[in-house]
Amino acid sequence: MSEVRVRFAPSPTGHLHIGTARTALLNWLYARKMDGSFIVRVEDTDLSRSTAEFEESILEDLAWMGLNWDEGPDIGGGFGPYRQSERFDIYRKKTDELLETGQAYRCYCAPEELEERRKARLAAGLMPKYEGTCRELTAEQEAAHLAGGKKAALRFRVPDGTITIRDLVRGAIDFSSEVIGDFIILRSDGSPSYHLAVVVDDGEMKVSHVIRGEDHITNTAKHVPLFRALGYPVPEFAHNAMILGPDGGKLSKRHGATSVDEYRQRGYLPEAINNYLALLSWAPEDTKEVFLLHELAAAFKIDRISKSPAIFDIAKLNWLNGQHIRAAGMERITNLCIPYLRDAGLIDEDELSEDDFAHLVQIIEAVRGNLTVLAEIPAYAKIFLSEFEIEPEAREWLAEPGLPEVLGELREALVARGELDFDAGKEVVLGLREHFKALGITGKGLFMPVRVGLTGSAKGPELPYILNILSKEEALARIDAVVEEAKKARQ
RNA sequence: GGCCCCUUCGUCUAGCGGUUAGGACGCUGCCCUCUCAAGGCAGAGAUCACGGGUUCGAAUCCCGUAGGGGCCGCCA
Repeated sequence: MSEVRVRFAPSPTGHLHIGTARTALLNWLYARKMDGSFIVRVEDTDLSRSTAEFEESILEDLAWMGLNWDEGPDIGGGFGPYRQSERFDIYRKKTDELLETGQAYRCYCAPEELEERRKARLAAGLMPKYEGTCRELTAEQEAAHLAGGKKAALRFRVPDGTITIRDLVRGAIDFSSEVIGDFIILRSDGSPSYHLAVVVDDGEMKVSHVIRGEDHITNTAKHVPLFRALGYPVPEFAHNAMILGPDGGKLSKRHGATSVDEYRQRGYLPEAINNYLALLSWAPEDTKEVFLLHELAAAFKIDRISKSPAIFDIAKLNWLNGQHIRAAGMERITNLCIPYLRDAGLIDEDELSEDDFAHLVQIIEAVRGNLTVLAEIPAYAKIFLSEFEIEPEAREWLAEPGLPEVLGELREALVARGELDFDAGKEVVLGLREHFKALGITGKGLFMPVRVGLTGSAKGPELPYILNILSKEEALARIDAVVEEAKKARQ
């Protein structure tokens, strides 16, 4: 049983896309499940579009998702370098070999010429593949091209016959070599093409399984003969289906966020993203839906990757995010909420004291059940952190007949006690119920005045939470303000 | 245009020859309850894309058709 080695090979030409992240996740899950290696390899052969910033951003998002790698451009490994731009000499050596053995040949066709012929073929209803113009050039013809100062690109001579690719999720898929034109492996400027770089690297890095999007199925038909020509064992392949937008089309900007960092900024937890992406591409054997990353890895089966494209459903992601927000540790959630509270001006820019933090934990614990995304936290935490005010929707309760008595009694109960905790808050609430039962003040008539008296809002967490969070001083001040307001409202 | 892939509730899916076609999100209702959520329970929602076969029996196997998607670059 040979070691499982899988790789994630992003092109640093943009931020980590949600679909790319999904492919990364699938590879990572398989590596961890099989106790293999997860390799990150940067595919930056397109020097003009690749940037160091994007590479860094992608790695950062990957790390945020918790998809740690065993080998990669930043940490190295036994098969480096892990940036294709640093491997050009390896590709060159390999193409020399192919050229020597006649498995590759020089092509002198100009790009414009090629483009023209491609269009012509398309217009004529033919397959727009390379026609093989330079496939059988004589020594004289080559010499003539060279004499004319033409730079050559290198093409792979695709062997005739049927190419069968084995796909772990779809089974065997046959292609006729007829439909695959000889493709470029080395550009005329000497840089490798994607096809060459991928195959050489997967071969050199001893990649055992290639898990990637189904948009690569036809590429795989090109890669398999190239693996053979280069003398590498052919890895196993698994192609996962695409992620679609709500309209069934390609997932794009107009459907909302498409990059991982956008989701992070909106307050999605990495475990929710991972959980959702996994469920979108693969099905566990039981009916469990909420998974942590390590649970996903344990349950993952490559042959249960789904074959059909899936529509990205933000509602389910939201639900999962809520689930994970509720399940996560309080301190962590609190820390993650702090930036949103800062941006909303609800807490100071300065470092929080330990007491401030403990206070925040109480607040967030009380309201996190309402959250879909962390970014919503200011709306719920506001009643505890901003200057006290009575919300318009709460004002109708000022006219509640029992309000003055209820708040009077509440005030007394608070004064009679020290600082409250949750349980003491509960006792106070129970005490009020007991006290007003005889007076016929119950239910909403009793507790809505309490709620409005303490928070100025008609909605919010359960009363004991509120009593726990508010200092006695603050609670009394609020009660007095509401009683005052109620008096005015009655005049 | 050619080649390739895909097709079960609105959405994600289970199913791998005999099931009342199961689960989840969303939706509706009820319960809990001082409110909003959360949570619990219940319900609506799928002629298994369509048409032919094979079979005693097909969502499941085979062949067509349709629809959707992908690829056919000196992008990756």
